[in-house]
Amino acid sequence: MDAFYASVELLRYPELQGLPVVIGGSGRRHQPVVQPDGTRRFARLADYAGRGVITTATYAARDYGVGSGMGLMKAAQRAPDALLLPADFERYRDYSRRFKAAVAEIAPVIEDRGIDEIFIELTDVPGAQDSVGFDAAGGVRALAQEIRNNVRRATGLGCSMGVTPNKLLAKIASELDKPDGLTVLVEADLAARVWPLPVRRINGIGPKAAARLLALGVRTIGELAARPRAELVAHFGRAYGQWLHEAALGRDDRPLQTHGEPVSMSRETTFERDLHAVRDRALLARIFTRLAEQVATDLQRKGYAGRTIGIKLRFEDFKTVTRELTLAQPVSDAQAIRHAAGLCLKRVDLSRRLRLLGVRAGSLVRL
DNA sequence: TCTGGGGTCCTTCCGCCA
DNA sequence: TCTGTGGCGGAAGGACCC
Repeated sequence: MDAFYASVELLRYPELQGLPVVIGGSGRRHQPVVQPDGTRRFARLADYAGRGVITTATYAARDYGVGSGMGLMKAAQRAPDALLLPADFERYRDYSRRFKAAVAEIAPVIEDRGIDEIFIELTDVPGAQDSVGFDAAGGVRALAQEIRNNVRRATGLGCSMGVTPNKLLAKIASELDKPDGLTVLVEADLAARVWPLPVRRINGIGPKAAARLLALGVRTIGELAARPRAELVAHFGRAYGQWLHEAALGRDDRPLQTHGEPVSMSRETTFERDLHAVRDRALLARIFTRLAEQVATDLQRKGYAGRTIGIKLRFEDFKTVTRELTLAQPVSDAQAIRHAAGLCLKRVDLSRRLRLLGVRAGSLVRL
């Protein structure tokens, strides 16, 4: 889904169409207010003070050099007049369900990839294998267009699709013609369409791997494809080296994962200001207990218990540590989670101030 | 005034045990 | 009794993704 959160917001605030808008923070503070004349007044990025980041920016906002993950304070310097809306996850989840249902009406085999992204298996959908005139991919192109039309009918939102022989290429292709694009790639298109792209476009090559590849003189996927497998294995280890090689050649045989059980559930929060274990003890204790309660609520609502309870701390210097404890029996009540998390906390040196605290339940079992 | 929140998966290390 | 080996679960950290 294109600029998903922002696009959902534009549906309810159509007067923002075409303007630079960012979604970020979640506080009530930046909610639009209706003025006496009936028009709405929106918060400006310049009005923001705090530790939030941008979750989504409209394409107009991206033109100012702001985008997802950027701190809102930094974004405010670049685009002070961009409008700011708090995230409304309930609403986004609702639209997420709607777009997935609209896809499923036509192609029911779907792998969930989060709130705004899915893989769709088109192989066995009627018409997918048909040629149209001399176009061998004509049938699947029409099918993809039909799916996109159905999503727009159901949600009013645009999306971008890549239609390819596997998931790896589909992800890359879906980003070639954003927003509202449809890209069909076959094996023979690899050299012309994929190899010129930076390695970073491969799902699974992040900033660290990209930097290491750059140090080897590899910038593009084509340059990666040209490296001997043995060289990649020597530099990146057997598993990752081989995977890099396969990925550069566009090879991927992972099937769609149509259902998955959750592995963990967690809650975490970044404080408005850094807190000290001693000086802010009472406040920290309240936050800690609340996080444990939230994890418990999440577990119970979804019918799980966790056998491993863990905590996450981020210090003022952004260093992060985790501690976890595996229990004899899975638990899902707030007291047991809070108690186990408390034992974890005792194993951490708390002399530096904290900026984040989190509580996690892992090794989940269905109740 | 830098840097969210919710996840998954992998690697490494360590202790325990056969 | 000593030493090596290998599997396994648990713990910690890190890379990556949406």
